Amino acid sequence: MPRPPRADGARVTIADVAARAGVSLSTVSRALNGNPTVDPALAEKVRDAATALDYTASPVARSLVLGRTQTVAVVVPDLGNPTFQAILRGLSRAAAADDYHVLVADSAESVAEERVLATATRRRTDGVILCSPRLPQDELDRLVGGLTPAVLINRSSGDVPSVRADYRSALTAELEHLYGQGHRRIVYLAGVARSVANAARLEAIAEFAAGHADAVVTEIPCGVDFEAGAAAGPAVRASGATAALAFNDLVAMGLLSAVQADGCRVPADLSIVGFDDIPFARYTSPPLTTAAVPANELGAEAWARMRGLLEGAEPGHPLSLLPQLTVRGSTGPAPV
Amino acid sequence: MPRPPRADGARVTIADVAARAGVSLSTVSRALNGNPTVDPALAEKVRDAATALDYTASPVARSLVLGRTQTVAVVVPDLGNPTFQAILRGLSRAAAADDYHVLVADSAESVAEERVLATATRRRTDGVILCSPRLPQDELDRLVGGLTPAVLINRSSGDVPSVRADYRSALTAELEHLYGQGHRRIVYLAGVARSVANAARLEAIAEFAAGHADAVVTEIPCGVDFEAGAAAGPAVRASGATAALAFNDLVAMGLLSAVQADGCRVPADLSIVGFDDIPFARYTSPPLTTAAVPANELGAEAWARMRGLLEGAEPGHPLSLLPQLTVRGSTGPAPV
DNA sequence: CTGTTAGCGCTTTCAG
DNA sequence: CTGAAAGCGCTAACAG
Repeated sequence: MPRPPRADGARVTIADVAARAGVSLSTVSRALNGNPTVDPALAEKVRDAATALDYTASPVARSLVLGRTQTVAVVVPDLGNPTFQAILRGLSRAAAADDYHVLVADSAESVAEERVLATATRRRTDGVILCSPRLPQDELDRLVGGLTPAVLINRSSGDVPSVRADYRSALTAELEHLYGQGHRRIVYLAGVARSVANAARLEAIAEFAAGHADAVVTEIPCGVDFEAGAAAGPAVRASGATAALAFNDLVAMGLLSAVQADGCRVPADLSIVGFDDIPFARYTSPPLTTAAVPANELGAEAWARMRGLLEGAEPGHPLSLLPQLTVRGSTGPAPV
Repeated sequence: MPRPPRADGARVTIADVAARAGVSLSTVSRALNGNPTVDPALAEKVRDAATALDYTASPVARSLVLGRTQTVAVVVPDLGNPTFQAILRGLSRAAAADDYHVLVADSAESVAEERVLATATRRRTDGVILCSPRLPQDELDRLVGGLTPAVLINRSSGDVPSVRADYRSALTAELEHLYGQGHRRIVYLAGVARSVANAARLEAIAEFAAGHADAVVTEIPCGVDFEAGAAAGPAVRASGATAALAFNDLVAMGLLSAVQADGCRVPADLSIVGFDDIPFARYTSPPLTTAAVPANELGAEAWARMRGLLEGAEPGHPLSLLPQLTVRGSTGPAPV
């Protein structure tokens, strides 16, 4: 079996440059890496030869010898989710600015895949960033132990650096907004029950309920997408609530669409609040009141943490970004 | 529970496995790669040792010796664009199914970045897939020459495999749909003027105009996002057209939002047509008539082409997927 | 069937 | 300041 052709074709190697410049391999390496202990004249010659030959050092060979790939892995549950897309975008651009590459992996919302991808991609990169991992806490703790360096987005584990959106405070702000508008019967369309994001929201609700005896917040099991929100329409109407708090914007939009098709006026009959502020939230009619999660910054900050680890910095404190309550047309005074 | 070996310094190497199994390095390599010329008993011993040590071969070292990284690069103009996200998702999942990894790079719509990223990522991968590159044709031709293997999405160059959405036919279908509804004055909100996607649409318009002497299609320079669409609102109203054809769904949604805010009824006063069928197109009100570009499939097909090249197959014919005209509520009969 | 021996392309001691 | 030589961790000829 003949060896497969070299992936990068008839690459010019450092030896070619050395030959053309009439120096040794080491000198080429030093010159091209800006090592100051090289005679300026020789360095010049080397650079000329490299340019003439259109030479660039093989990243793979460098990775092997340096033990550094100049690449980080990002594992997301679903590349189709607008929030993760924004995080990836912010992360990717920030990493690129530091001359780092990004390997993406989509776990398709599968916990098993998540585990496998994290360890597999870690081996070919310098670190991995887990975006909203779905793993249960104990498994996550065990996993990140073998991933060092790792950064978590929207989760935490031991002293692993993490950046997150403060779901709890943001939901509190939404609840206060509704309460201020006179709403006393509110439904919460819950996301994946055992998700961390959902737990944070439930905490906020419990706290709110404790502080507002005249308000009642009931929970309706739901999902995380349009269809789930639309399907919850009848239950929301039947509940008699004057306001609905959706797990995210997708759910809110599904609900909005379903109840309007059913003759319900928003916000006159029902106020609806989303979460995330995906790009389309402002284009529904009425535009969606929501909590704007700074996804791009979350991504950029995640990279900043990773870079820190790569440079040997201490993990540092978890960063928490507060989503901004963004009031638009889907909320209004409670009907009398 | 023993801690797994550190991902860091003290990596388990093939020598450790060889020592533990009491065989040579080559035997370990052969056994672990499923080489059938290994004594089953020995192979078993090797596998046990590997498992005990939690050993996995270093991908970087393998890449160097095999000349294959098991990774492909994908360069997109903007990770924030829903269409590219969908393409990336389809591509990433298809590649993962074949045990390949994906390195993403966001060129931020910059032609210069595009060129740099393509060559840079190519060096650390087995091939690159350029998604809707913005480079002018001659530069693209020059670039892909040094990228082999490469696959193009929505562009073509020589015999480089390419997959694309047939923008032209799809736009023709949209125009015919509007014409059939009685529209005779139509405006086209153009995207980036020198883009190939825009050129394809202009061709369709020219052809349509030639075949329908009683219809007039005028072009309004616009952009590619919400804001651009919204900003074009006044110009569209002023044009006196009864139907607007947007460069893409984002533009259509921006326009929809702007003209409605201005008291214009859609589709009674103005019909609006988008392009792409991004996930939210069906949730505007009224829902958007558009041409559904099969972005996930485009991504999956692009991977299929790349895999073919990697396996030494011939480039094959360019693949063209026809976007499906999807009629929803934003279009209706022309006002009388 | 198995071990020994060259490298893959590069960086980095270690001597001169 | 420069070159020779030793690997980084792995695979694949090439003998046994």
